[in-house]
Amino acid sequence: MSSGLIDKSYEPHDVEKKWYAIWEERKLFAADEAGDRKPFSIVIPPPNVTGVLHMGHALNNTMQDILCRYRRLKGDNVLWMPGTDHAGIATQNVVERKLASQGTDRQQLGREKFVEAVWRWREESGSAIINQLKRLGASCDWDRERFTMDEGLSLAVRKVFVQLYKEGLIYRGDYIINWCPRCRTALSDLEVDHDEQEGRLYHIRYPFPGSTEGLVVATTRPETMLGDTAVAIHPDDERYFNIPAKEVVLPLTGRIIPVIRDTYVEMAFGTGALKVTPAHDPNDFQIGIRHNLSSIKVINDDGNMAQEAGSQFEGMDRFACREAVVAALKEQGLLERMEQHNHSVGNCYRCKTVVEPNLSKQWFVKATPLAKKAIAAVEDGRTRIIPESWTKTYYEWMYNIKDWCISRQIWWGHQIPAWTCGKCSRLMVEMDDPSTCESCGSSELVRETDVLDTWFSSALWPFSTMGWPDKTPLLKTFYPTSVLITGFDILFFWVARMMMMGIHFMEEVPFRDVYVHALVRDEHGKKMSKSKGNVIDPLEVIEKYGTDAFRFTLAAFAAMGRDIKLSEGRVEGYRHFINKLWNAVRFSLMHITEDPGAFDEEKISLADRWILSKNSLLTISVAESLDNYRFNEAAASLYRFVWHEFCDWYLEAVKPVLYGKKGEEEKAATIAVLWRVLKDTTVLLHPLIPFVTEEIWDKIPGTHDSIMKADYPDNRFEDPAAVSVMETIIGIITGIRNIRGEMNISPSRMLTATIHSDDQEKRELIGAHQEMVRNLARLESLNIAGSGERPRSAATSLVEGVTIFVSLEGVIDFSKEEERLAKEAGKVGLELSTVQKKLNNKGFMDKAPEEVVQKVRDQNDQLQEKLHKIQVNLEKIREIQNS
RNA sequence: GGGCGGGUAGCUCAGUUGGGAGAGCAUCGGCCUUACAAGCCGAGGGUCACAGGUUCAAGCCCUGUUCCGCCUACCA
Repeated sequence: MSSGLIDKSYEPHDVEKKWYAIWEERKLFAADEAGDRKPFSIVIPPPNVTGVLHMGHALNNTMQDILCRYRRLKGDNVLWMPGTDHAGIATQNVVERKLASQGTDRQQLGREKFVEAVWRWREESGSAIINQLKRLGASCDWDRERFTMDEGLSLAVRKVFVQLYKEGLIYRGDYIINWCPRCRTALSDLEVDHDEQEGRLYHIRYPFPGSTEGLVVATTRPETMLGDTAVAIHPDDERYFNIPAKEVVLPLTGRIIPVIRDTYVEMAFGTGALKVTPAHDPNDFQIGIRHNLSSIKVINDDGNMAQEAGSQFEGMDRFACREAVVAALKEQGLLERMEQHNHSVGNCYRCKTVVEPNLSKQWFVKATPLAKKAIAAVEDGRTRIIPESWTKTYYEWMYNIKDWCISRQIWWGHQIPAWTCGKCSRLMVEMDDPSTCESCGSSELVRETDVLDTWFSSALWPFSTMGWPDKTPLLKTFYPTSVLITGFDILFFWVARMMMMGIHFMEEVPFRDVYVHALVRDEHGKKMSKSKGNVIDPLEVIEKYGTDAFRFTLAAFAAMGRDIKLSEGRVEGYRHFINKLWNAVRFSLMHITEDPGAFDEEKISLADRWILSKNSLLTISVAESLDNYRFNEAAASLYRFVWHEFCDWYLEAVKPVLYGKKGEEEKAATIAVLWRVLKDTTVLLHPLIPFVTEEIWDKIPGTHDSIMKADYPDNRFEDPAAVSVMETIIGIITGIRNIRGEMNISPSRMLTATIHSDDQEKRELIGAHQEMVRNLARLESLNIAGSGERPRSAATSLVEGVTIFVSLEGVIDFSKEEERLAKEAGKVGLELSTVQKKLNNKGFMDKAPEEVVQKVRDQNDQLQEKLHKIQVNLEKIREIQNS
């Protein structure tokens, strides 16, 4: 495999498969749990076990992998903790659908059997996403893979629940919560998606007892009126100062309900009279508490009307009931009017069913005290949120945090460790299952059937995965983690809660940095969704273009704080880059046939010095970019270096040397430099494109072991003088090519050029490297002289104070050259005028810093000289044309 | 209602102490130059959304306007 004859184009499939297997087998991803090297740790945002890899995962995990691989090269002891989330509702839904297709359901199965079925399902398909992460190249420490429902994590969950309960930070009570009638469970506020929808605002008259007059209320959900227990008006509302009664008759039920006064009511909205339904509206619930109102539940947990709604409506679907109530009111002449009204409707984030606010007994986390500490941690910089703009969002949410409803009425999840005594109703929350009531000694204990919100266990992820509550070496070495890489969509769901739990239970923040990345969208900036059909499957992309091309694309577009618009075309573009790299290596390895050892600095050429300097700068800039989560910058500078510096200039410049035209000694020196640069660059590229770089590494003579074990290059080589000379040479070559291109002269036609410069040192330097100019500009001869005789018919170009004449006897088109020079003169003239405007500006001359003024002066001199020369050349061309 | 981000070349976007407007793709012209046609060489193209302000100097800082996107909120 180490032969120089490698394939003409890079074929990713086998290479990826081969290396990933080797990496895994050799345990190159393993963290050293007690090592004394500098630790670097990341916990993976655990994907749902039900999940399949989507673009969000791909981006998120590519970034993590880049950092982990980079840190390993830097010599850090890296832990990338992998795992999956049990995703309560989502997973339960998946398995229920499966059961439905088999003609059964969970009720028929019973709780125990159902949970078993979920576990079985998890065994069968739970590793799908893990394998997909491997396709992506993720270098997680797979031997440590965790699952939120496994034994250790379940113990952590229980410990946290019990402790929070005993500390009074978890409580149970009857409150209004978001209820999904389809999932039949409570949801936290975050799990409700709000959708702006067109609806109707119904104005309904509630008559005073024994009168046809009454108060007119406005509502968007008329069916809830059946559960009204009051009408509220603002105490300052003059319209209602002199109402004839303190009560009204609730239509359709005949119930007499009080008229109350509460400042919550918005006078300007509707009629200023608000119907109050404490059992089905969170605000009304609060009003109910303030005024001691009773609550009447008229909608059952299945979304159908309850007995309390009245026999006329009982059993009806809530939306059908809405129509029925409206019809009945119309009939009785109590519907005053109906208007179009846009309002936001809450939907279940898992199944999109309209959420019903519902009164029920649930468990809650008292969030405020926990949030306080989490706010402080960011305020005093123990945790940094990057980009910083997200800190405001974080604070905003934390300051206004509401208690967190954590109980779910499903079966798949961590069952709440609470027992109620059947005799004395005593509630017990314990680490060990109790057998008798601690109060009355009865053994009639009934366990709470609810399970915990999935996010409750995810909130513990950074320490539960490391073995907490035990004091493990892993925790000691790797907690707090170095950075969390996550999408902003779970900033509240997950990040905020990990902050709260981490600080409370570990007395230390869960991560030093939180890097919040954007979303991957389609090429038009639309969110990818199955219903829109604009989803790009990362696995298909990998299949088609290779993992490395895909990863490089993601990195290249991952500018901080900005969404990534992705299309296949972009990935294709970066596949070209991978292929370019591949071919550059292929070419290089035709000449590097064995380990050449260190280069002899005395013997290396200008191009060698230049590329070594550029490579050295690259090493620094890539490190700086990655240290600051600027993935796109790292990708861009690598891309530019490989393609435009290494391939376009260096390889082209050293070809004659490599072909032996300069003698063996110089050839050996250049090969040694080429080898060094190739090795260093491959290492620099590795975090972004791990597979192809490992394959390349394997083929470079003199490399041992995996590239994952290589050291990040730190041998500096800086030669600014060489860089500057090389830039002049490049300028001259470009100038000649420019003329060739503009004049449409075929590359196959060799040209003659003359270079004039008054600077003797410059002439000597150019002279010393004239061969490079001749080769790359395709010249048959090159003359270098002071500004003496100019060639008779020539096109001219000006570069850094030197004039280039390209003799074009027989090929030149003089009118074209005149046009070209005139255009150039125009351009330079324009630049000159803006520079001169500055120099004529007294304010600028007085106040701008000396170095800036000097820079502008130099510019002015150069531009003036340039313009002058262009004009001279123009005159010459005109003379020739006229002669 | 509140908050955040964005408006820079035809497209997608970089542009981090304010000091010569950039890249990739696309377009146009020329090339099978012995690593790569998934390539090479060259060219054209921008009132940096709009209006003010600060400054010697603004794509960048401040104010306002406008358009787009997202998050968030208890006006039924």
